[in-house]
Amino acid sequence: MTDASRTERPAGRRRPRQSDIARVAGVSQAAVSLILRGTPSGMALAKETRQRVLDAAEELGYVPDPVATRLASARNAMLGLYTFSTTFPTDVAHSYYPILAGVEEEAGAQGQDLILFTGSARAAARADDPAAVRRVRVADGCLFFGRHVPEEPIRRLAEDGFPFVYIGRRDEPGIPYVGADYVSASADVVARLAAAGHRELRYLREHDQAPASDDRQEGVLRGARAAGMDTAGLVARTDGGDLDTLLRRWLDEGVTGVVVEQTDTGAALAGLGAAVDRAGLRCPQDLSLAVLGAATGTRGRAPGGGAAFSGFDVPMREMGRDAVRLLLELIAGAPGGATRRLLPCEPVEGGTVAAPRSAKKNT
Amino acid sequence: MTDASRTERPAGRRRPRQSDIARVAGVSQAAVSLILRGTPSGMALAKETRQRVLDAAEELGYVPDPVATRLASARNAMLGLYTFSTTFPTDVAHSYYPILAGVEEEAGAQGQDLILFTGSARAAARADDPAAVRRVRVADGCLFFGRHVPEEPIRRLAEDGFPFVYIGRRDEPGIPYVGADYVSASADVVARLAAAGHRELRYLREHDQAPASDDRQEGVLRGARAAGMDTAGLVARTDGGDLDTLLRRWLDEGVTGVVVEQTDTGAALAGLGAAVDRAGLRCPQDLSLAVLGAATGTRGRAPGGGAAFSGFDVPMREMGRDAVRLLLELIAGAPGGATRRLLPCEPVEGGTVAAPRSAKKNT
DNA sequence: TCAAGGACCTAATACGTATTAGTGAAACCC
DNA sequence: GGGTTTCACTAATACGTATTAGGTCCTTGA
Repeated sequence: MTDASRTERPAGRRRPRQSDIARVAGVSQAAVSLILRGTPSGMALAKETRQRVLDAAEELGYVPDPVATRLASARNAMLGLYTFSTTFPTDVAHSYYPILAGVEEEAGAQGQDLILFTGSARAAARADDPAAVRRVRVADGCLFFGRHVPEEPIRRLAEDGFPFVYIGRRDEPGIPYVGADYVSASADVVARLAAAGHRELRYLREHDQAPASDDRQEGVLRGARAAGMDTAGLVARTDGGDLDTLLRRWLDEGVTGVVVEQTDTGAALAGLGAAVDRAGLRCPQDLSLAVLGAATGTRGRAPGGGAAFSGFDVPMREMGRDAVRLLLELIAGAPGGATRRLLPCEPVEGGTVAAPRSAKKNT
Repeated sequence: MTDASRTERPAGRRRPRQSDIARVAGVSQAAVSLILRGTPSGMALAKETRQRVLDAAEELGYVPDPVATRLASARNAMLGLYTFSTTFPTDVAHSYYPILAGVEEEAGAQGQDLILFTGSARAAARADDPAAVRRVRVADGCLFFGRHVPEEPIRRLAEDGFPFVYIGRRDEPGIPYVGADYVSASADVVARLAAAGHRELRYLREHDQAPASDDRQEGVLRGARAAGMDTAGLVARTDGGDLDTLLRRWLDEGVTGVVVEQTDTGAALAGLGAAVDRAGLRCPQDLSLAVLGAATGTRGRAPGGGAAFSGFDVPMREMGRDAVRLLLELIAGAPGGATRRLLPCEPVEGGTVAAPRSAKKNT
């Protein structure tokens, strides 16, 4: 029996399929499928038949072909991750990393595999073909991720009812996302500076345009107004010329605290930190420094000292996890909560904020 | 026309398939397939027809279903990555990371997407089901990665002719891999120690069993023999008891240099480093220390000082890239070179190896 | 005018599994 | 003993694409 069925295989060593089992066990392919899947109707079959099938499967070394399985059933237990940039950045300490870790962790816990669409993304970029984003349809749903994102192809996806979730807040209405509540967290940072006695602050943001940056700025302004500060001239951008000059001017203006945003590039913080160093200043003795959104533990020490930055942490890992959960809910067709979520940021005490040296009266 | 076909879609918002295009363009499904694939026979069709089909595909937002594609033929433009552990490790500085970066980089450059099989892997682990490795068949080929790997299911894949590549050397004959030449690199490290005047060395390896560890040991022994050293008692394992005691004994025995292997856990190096610190020793003044295989730039400073470890770097990024290249060759059916490759490791001068303090004569 | 040949396309089928509708036979009921 | 259930399966089809073997019509040449 064994030898017979073995030698029956073509020389090409085809892997056994259900129809092979069916032939050996003397039943139909459908019966094999039912029995092997252990469905109710499969369990209802005669015990004796079941055993014959199971034995045959064992003997032939049958393993279901996942491709055919996925074709026949609708789902494939795969979630897409489309990043609009390299998923594994060259810089190991890259601030995006914890998000990816969270995504993978939760996906793994839910038994979902992950498709990284870097290949498609690169091809799309090369060919300048926005339609290539459609390839994400191979997955059951997709996460989008990155500060700058082509909107048009994604609108198409939304129209088609394809489930997806952004990581990071989006302005476009109706698009599901999981982001961080930068507004509240940033306002809170300013409030803490005000509480420490600072009346003259400046905010330095990256020069690009992204919701995450806009939110921080919004929060800073809100916090400043709440503390009764003048918001005119509060905001500066990294493209506003030489940072050394800027810093000197601020000091002349009586500035005692600076708030900086921290993003994926880290340009603003790095630039300012260097300028502070060059000016021979120390934090928080000479100047208080708060950072909006450093990823937990991944970056930085303050200039002129080993203290951790004061500010807040972005809950990146949790964002990744929650995005996966939301996506799975959307795929199942039953979002359990809001489809647009903002997670709270953890305040970080740090060591770069203190009372201003000369508690001068404000103008 | 546009509106007609849009409203023509069922409420369920099915994704468009070739038969939809065929209906819109007034041709057969087969013609659609031929034209979209750009096969010779597809190109032979009338220009006018081709254009109609292409337009319809564009308008409907068609994307081929990779699962169906794979079932019908054998290509996906998707490569699997099966890691036997978390793909994104919690430890950001994890030594595997550069490999993943290399894999992603090359895959992206080749227009291939990446499937991370963590979900399946975890599910398989939970269910204790070794056959679940078969799920990797949804991809065109797969990279396997991790020190300890279930061999049986992978042998089955090999039997079935499924293309895959190990990252890391394997003992099993016939299995394609891309690894690092630890033997030569380790022998070279010992040679450099010998050239610096060391005659009495010890080698500390992890207590587990893995090809990568075996290779380093082999290289150390080879290097020691080449330098005319006694190899008896040269090798110690981390499970050989208390490292403080061990270190003291070594010093008593006149040991002037220690070689340590660095793996994913980093246990051996971390443990020894701590012991050296506790003993109040400094490298290289009191003891020369060489490390076999730190990943470039990701880890470590020597104990009692800021110097980089002497030893060699594992070309992880390049391993990842080369593994992708090899896998694509295997998928194409034409391996351009050897299917078992060892990449050279870059020697690192570092600052933890110097001439022994007391250049004592050897026994 | 008929056959040959080419241009253009279609019918049919394969890939391997899931699932539903249904079929034949036996058992049971009054 | 006619009807209804229940049992134990099977036939048929869907899933979406690839591929091969033609089929139809038109042109061309003799």
